[in-house]
Amino acid sequence: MARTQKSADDPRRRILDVAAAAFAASGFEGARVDQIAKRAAVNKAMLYYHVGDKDVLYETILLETIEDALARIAAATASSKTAEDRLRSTVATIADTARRHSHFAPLMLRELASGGATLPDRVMQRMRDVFQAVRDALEQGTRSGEFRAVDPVATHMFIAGSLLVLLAGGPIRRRIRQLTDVPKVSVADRSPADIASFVCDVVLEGLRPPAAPRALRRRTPLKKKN
Amino acid sequence: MARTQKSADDPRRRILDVAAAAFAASGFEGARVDQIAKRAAVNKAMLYYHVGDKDVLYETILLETIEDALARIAAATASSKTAEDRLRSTVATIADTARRHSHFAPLMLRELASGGATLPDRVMQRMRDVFQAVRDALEQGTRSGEFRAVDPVATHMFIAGSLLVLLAGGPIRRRIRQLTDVPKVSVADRSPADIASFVCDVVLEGLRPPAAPRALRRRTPLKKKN
DNA sequence: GTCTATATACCGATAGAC
DNA sequence: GTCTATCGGTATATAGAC
Repeated sequence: MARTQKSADDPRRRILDVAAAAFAASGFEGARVDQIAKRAAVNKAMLYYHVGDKDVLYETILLETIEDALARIAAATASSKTAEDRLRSTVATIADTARRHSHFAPLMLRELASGGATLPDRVMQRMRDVFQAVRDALEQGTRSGEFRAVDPVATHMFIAGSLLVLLAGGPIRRRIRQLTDVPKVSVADRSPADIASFVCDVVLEGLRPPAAPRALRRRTPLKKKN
Repeated sequence: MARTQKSADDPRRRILDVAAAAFAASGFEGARVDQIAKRAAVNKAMLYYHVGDKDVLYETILLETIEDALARIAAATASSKTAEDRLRSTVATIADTARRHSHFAPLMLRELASGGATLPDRVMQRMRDVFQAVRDALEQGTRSGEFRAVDPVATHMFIAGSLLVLLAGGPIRRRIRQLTDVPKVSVADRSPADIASFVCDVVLEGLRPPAAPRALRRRTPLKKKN
C-alpha cells in the first residue's frame, strides 16, 4: 500500500507512541526500555533495530511533536490579520498539539523542571522557535497599539505555564477530587480548545491598552463539544 | 546549644537539602542515593540511618516544604480584609516559599507531569490544602462582589501554572538565551516577590467585575530589591 | 554512631543464532 | 528482520565490624 508505514501496524510507530507515554509518566530516567518494548509488543532488540537507543528514542519523540506544532502554527497564523487573532491561533494550535500528542505537556513540564538538562540541542533550537511564535504575536500587538506595552518574555511564560498546567493537570486534579468532595465542573476539565480560549481571554484582558473600552473585547463562549 | 540540631552542621539537614536539589534536578527515579550521600558529605549508610530510604527521603522533603508553606499562608492571610489582599498574600507567600526552598517549583512541576504518581497520600492531602487556600480567596472575592463570577478551579490552576513556570523557568530561559541574541531584561528574571506581583496583576485584571472602573485597580510597582 | 563491603536486583545495550 | 541469551555496569539497600 505505501512505502513507509504510518499506521498503528507500523512497529516503529507503536514504539514511539508507547515510549512517549512512558517518558511523560516517568521521565527520561524513570522510563524503562524493557517496559516500552513489552507494551509496544516488540522484542527489545527490535526496538533498538527500528529506532535506536534511549536517547534517540527521546529525541525522536520530542522533535516529531515540535515539528508538528511548528508546521501547524505556521499554517494557522498565515491568514491572521490582527495580533489578537494571531495570538489566539498560536495558543489554540499549541493546545491542539497537546491534544493530538497527549505526552507533550508532561514532557515540557519535566524539561522546565530540569532546566532542559535532558534536552538535545536540536530540540532546544526548535522549542525556541515555538516560543518565538508566541512572542511575535505579542510584539506585533504592542507595535500596532492593539496591546499595551508588555513584557514579552514574562507574558509568554505566563501563557505557556498556565496552558501547560491546565492541559496536564487532569490526572492530579482527579486524584485531589477523590480526597475532597467538590464534584464541580470546571473549564479545566474541558477540551484543549476551551482551555486555550480561557487562557487567551484572561491574558488578553491584561493586554488591553488603557484607552480601549472594555465592551469592545469579546470573550470566547465555551462550546459543548469535546 | 539546642536539643535538635537545625543548622547546616546537622547531617540530617544537609542530607535533606542536597536531596531536595537532586530530586528537583533529576526527578525521583533519576536522583541517585549515592550521589546525594556524597554531596552531603556523609556515608551512604548514615543517610539510611539518619533519614531512611529513598521514599522516606522524598516524602520528608515534600512534607517539610508544604507544611512551611501552609503555616506561612495562614499567618500572612490572618489579617487580610479584602479578597484582593488575601489573594495577593497567598500567592506572594507561595512564591516566597519557592524562594526559600528552591526545589519547590521543580518538584511541583514534576508531580503535575506524572499526575501525582509518586506523591504519597499524606503529601497529596496537604497539597490539596494549599490549593484550597487559593480557591478560598477566589471564592471570597466572588461572594463579596469584589471579583466577577469566576471558575475557581481553572483560575487556581491558571495562577499556579504561570507562577510555577515563571519561578522554575530561569535555567531553561538562560539556555535559550545562549542560542538567541535577546539580552533583554524581563520580569521573569526578577525576584519571586516581583513575579508573584506580576501574576496577581494579570489575574486580578481578569477578575475585575464589569462595573468597576479600571482606574481604581492598582498595579503593583516593581521594587529593585531581590 | 560510623564505615566497608557486599547482597540483590535491575537496566541499557548487543552479540550471535536463525 | 527477528529473537534468545547474556554481558557489563550500576542502582538501592543492608549486614556486620568497629
